[in-house]
Amino acid sequence: MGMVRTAAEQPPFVPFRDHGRDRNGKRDAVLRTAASLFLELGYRGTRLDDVAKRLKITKPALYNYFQNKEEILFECYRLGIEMTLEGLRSSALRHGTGLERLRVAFHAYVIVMAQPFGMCLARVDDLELSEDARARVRKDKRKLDRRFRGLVEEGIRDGSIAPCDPKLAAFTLAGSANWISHWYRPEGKWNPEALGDRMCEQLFEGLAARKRAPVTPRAVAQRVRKKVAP
Amino acid sequence: MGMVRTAAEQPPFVPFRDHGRDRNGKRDAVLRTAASLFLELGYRGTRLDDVAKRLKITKPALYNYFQNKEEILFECYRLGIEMTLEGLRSSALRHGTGLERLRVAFHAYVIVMAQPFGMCLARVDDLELSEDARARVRKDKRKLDRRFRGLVEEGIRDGSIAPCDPKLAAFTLAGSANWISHWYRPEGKWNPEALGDRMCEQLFEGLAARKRAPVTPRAVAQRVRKKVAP
Amino acid sequence: MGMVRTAAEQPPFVPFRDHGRDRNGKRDAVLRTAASLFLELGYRGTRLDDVAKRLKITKPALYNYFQNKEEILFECYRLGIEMTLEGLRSSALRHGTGLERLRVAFHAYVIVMAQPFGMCLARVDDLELSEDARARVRKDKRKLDRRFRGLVEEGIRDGSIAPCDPKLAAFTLAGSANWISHWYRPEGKWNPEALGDRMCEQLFEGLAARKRAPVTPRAVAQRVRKKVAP
Amino acid sequence: MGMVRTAAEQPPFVPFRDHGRDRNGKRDAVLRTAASLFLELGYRGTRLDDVAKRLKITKPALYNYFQNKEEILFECYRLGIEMTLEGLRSSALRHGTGLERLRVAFHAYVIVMAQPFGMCLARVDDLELSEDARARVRKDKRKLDRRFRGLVEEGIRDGSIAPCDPKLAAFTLAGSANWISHWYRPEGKWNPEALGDRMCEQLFEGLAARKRAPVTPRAVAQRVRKKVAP
DNA sequence: TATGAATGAGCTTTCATTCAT
DNA sequence: AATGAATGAAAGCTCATTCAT
Repeated sequence: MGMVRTAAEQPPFVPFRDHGRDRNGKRDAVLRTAASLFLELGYRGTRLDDVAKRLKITKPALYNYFQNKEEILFECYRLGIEMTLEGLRSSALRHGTGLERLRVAFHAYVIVMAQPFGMCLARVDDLELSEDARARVRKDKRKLDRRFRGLVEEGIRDGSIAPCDPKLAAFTLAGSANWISHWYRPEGKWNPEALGDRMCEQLFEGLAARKRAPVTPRAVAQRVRKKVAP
Repeated sequence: MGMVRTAAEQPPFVPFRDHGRDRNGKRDAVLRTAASLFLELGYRGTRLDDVAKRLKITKPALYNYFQNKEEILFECYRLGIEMTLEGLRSSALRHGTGLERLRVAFHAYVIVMAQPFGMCLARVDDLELSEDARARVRKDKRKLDRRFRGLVEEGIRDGSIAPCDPKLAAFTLAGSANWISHWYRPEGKWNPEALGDRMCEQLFEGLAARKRAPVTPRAVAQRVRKKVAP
Repeated sequence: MGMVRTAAEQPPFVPFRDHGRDRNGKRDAVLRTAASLFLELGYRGTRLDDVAKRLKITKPALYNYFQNKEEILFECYRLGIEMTLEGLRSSALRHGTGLERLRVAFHAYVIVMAQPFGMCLARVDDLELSEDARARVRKDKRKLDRRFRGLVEEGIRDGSIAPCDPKLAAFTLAGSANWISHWYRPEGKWNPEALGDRMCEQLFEGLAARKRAPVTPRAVAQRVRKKVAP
Repeated sequence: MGMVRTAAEQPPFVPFRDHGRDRNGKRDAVLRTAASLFLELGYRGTRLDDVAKRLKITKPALYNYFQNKEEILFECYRLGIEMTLEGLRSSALRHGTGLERLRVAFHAYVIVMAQPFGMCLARVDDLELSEDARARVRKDKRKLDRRFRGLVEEGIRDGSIAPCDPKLAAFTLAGSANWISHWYRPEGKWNPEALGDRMCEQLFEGLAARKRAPVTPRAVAQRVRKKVAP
């Protein structure tokens, strides 16, 4: 409570020039603008002029903050990855079944995927990166993937998840979330939190109508709390 | 039986020059080669020279079959869409609950999404198209989307699907399938049919372990057959 | 006599487009034009647009013949080096003192240095090349240098050249010839052959007035002929 | 002998910031650093950032001392020319044959050409300068050239130099000296003085072995002194 | 129908120079 | 006097597309 900022909250937009001498602030402004444009126009379709124009600066000014266009994309990826890791970390359950832990993790993932840097990660093809940078990004992506796969395996072992191919299961889940970038509009009726709730319901409780206690993250958290400190 | 070719069967590869005077055959060869390259290198990353080289012809020769690069992509999309529609059509249940019909439709969709043209549809950003062509493609994509949404609504109405937001439900399903293009390798252990089976299980029966009769398309089809013509 | 073409004869200028389908002819035309411009404007000062304009083609057309600007320079160097080697080869004496052999070699060198590709070699700084290409060019330059140094050493051994530092001696000679690119005008009163004669006189007989039989290449050749086949 | 500083002595290097309020000292530091870099990287290849970095200041600070990059080069040239003129002046013989006077002048010239500003003069193409500045530099260069040419003519007149084209003779000599900038390394075994001695021997006494009293500058100076004041 | 060659339009990147502090 | 940041003006290179044959 208080000043905790969740991944779902986005810092307010501040025009580039209003950052004054705040180099990092300006760098961030570039990244946010670029990320939006990458999503609107695609990476190749976004010219550095577009980025500059939207920031009301000139193209070469961008080179004060980044070595080249590729680095801008790379940093967008990096932020997306960091946000995801942070989301997973801060929401990770200490206890609970594999299924429960997977669900909470997925919920956190959805929230990141409904924000620009996460969207870039899911939507901008990393083929655009150089061999080298691509390798680094893919390594991180695999790490994330293994995380989900691990939770599936855990669930299978503890009997909370039905036997299945963990790789396929993880891809199927991730796909649902990654696709958000193709249709989600922040101005729309869904906020990232609610989006995560609904998608969890669908994916974890199934589409089919049934009678069962819901397994929302909140419920899970409650149940866990009881378990930990009764 | 007989000469029916399912979406899962791919016609064998025939080198460009072996098509002789078969204009359509040559056109197809271009499209298949282009689709592969778009997936390997991205649309912008694929030069017409790359396409030509792989076909063992020269770049301007491509212009005998297509107006321009965009048309090649457009046709890839079109084929993907057609395959999808054909898949939906040929597998559509005449009867059954919304849930069952949705499941069968999704199964067909997965199979298309595990093939080059379907992958292009899901993975190559339609931002690459001109305003005009994009509008047409998006119209078709929306049509597909509405199809799935309609089946969800049908399921909700008939009580087979738990109340939910049909749009979100459809996107969540589609996302899982669309993502296939990012990780599926035809040489791998999954064939499209099996892939569809497993993904249906996961998405329709849920991840959670439980005791229930499976709802494979085959079982559904059987059940339906009984219902229709007893 | 006959059809022998000495290094001093330059093939006539043929406009780029008149080469028709003669790819090599066009490539040569590019090189010759580029070499002239490099000498007029410097390498960095020469824009590809300048080269193209003088050839009455457009800039990207150059890329049909060369990978990039650097390759154009590299090829100029290469031609300069080849001409030099060819000059040395075809004028090399089989017999004679080291001094005589050195003189004939230097004469040949001067002739090349009075022509565009030779001038490029001497005047355009190889710092403009990439690490890699530079290494190759420098290797060749060192080879040439060693050739001259070797002749000096030979002369010292056979007593025809006064004891001295062969490296310094070779550089001093080469410097005189290399500097030609800074002042020589083909339209002027000197032709390369005469230039070589006069420079040989000065450098080999000394500036000081004296009474001595001249040691022109022609005289040397005569003397040698007598020696070989009397 | 007091405070006479010969061209061969270089003032010690003092870091930029240690010059305190000594504007001229700072200006000199810039010029010396720039000259070195021009020789290492070429004029175009040297960015003002490189110069600034080596001086441990920032790029715009350079503009406190020079109008622009071109002025830096221009000043390097100017210093090279001044050093040459000073060298010629301070070593000029009042008496002696043209050959002797030429030799002494050339010796002085070599010494300057073995130092950074002289090297710049010989090696950095004055094409880099604007029309205007170039005209001024070329005027000075021509003046130097005429000086040498005049000495040759004098020698021809007084019979000490064999009849020849004075322009060509001067260029041949100058070329040898100018080329020093392409191979000379101050750390190597030659110091400028010795270099001048050896090059004079070679160029004035000829390469050919012979029996004759050497004509080193020292010997010349002695001989001249006798002639002048007995 | 196919090709070699050419072109137009564009984009990233570089860098000397200037501005505000 | 010095700096961080910004800018204007290129210049090299790419590539879809067209042309002449």
